[in-house]
Amino acid sequence: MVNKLTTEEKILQAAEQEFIEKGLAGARMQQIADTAGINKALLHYYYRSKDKLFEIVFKTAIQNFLIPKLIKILNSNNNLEDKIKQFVYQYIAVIQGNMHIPNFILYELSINPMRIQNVFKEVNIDIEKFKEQLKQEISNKNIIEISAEELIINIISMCVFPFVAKPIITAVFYNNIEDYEKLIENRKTSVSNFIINAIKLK
Amino acid sequence: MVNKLTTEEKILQAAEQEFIEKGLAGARMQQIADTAGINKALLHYYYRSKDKLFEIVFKTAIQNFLIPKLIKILNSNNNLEDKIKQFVYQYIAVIQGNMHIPNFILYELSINPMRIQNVFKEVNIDIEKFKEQLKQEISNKNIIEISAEELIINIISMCVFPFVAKPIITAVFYNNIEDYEKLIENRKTSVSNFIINAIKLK
DNA sequence: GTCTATAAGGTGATAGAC
DNA sequence: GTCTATCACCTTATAGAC
Repeated sequence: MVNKLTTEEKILQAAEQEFIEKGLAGARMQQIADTAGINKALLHYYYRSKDKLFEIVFKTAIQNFLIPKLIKILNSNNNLEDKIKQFVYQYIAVIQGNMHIPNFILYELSINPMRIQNVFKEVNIDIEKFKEQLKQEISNKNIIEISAEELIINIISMCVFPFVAKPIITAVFYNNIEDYEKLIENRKTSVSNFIINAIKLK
Repeated sequence: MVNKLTTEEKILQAAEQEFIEKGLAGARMQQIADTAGINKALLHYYYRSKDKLFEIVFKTAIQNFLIPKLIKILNSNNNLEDKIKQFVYQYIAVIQGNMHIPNFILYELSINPMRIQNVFKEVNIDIEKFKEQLKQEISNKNIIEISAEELIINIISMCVFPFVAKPIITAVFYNNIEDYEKLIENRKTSVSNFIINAIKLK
């Protein structure tokens, strides 16, 4: 198979892989060059410094993982149950295809929380419509009293954490990858059932 | 105030701080020496190498955070509701006093998942009693059908994730630390209510 | 645009005096 | 046990030829 990517793109792909695997401090420019099949000097020719290269990789990662489909689902015209089901299914499915990204983002943010400012200047997260819907359901006595923020945090916690804690979960509960993968697959639906039951008013 | 710690202990404290703050790859032996108020050569005199020192810090961190009070609570003689309430409250309170440890553990395990083997060889996590209790509650039609593993994962997800994602939560929802801290404080009780409602059979 | 060679500074680790 | 001095290596980054 012929590689049709430009040098610039090859570098970016290699950098993504290296940074996500080793983190900013652990990543090596030499390794990125090797993976991209080029020479170390070219990295600097295209991206000036390790930090600049990292920032591009990081920004892309965080934008893909926090913003896109999720807000759309929350602000759609569906009923609350369907939203939760869609949100959970989509989110887990996306992370399933990029297992190591959450840890990467969360860790680099914990090392340097200021990084998040660079991302959120350009993005605005509007959950007003979802908030309205939730208020309505609460005043209709359909669900328990809960803030949109707290509900979203609970949902995302249950979606993301099992990926972040993969080595622990595997070691403590299963000792084999297959059962872990079954767990994740199962959670695409079980988590939404859990949440829907949690907010239902009895 | 006089420092009564031995040199060995001072090094360990300084190492803990540096490794948790910067990770293995980002930590610097020079910084550890400075914080401990001693000289770089002494680090090697007491702990031979950076890796040896890291392993001790890491092992201590993970043992304090996964095993101790938690299993005791799960296998106590309390009823299920009280167990969940205690577990959530205790767990969040413990992490509150060591905010950066979960991220540290989860990240270093994601970089090198083999590390977990060194810890779990020496510890056995027995949740049989809790499993029995859960089965009983299910067959009594008191709660929904759910495995102990999945319930525990959901609980821990909601306890731990808000700490791991602190910079994101603060930036997206609040933009100030005070509201974030209120959220955490509030979750000591709100999370257990959420979970108890989630497993209740209607 | 791409390469080789090399600079410039840092890093973990050790030797050896006290 | 604790220090200073230093080694050997690695890492980012740049200079300069092609």
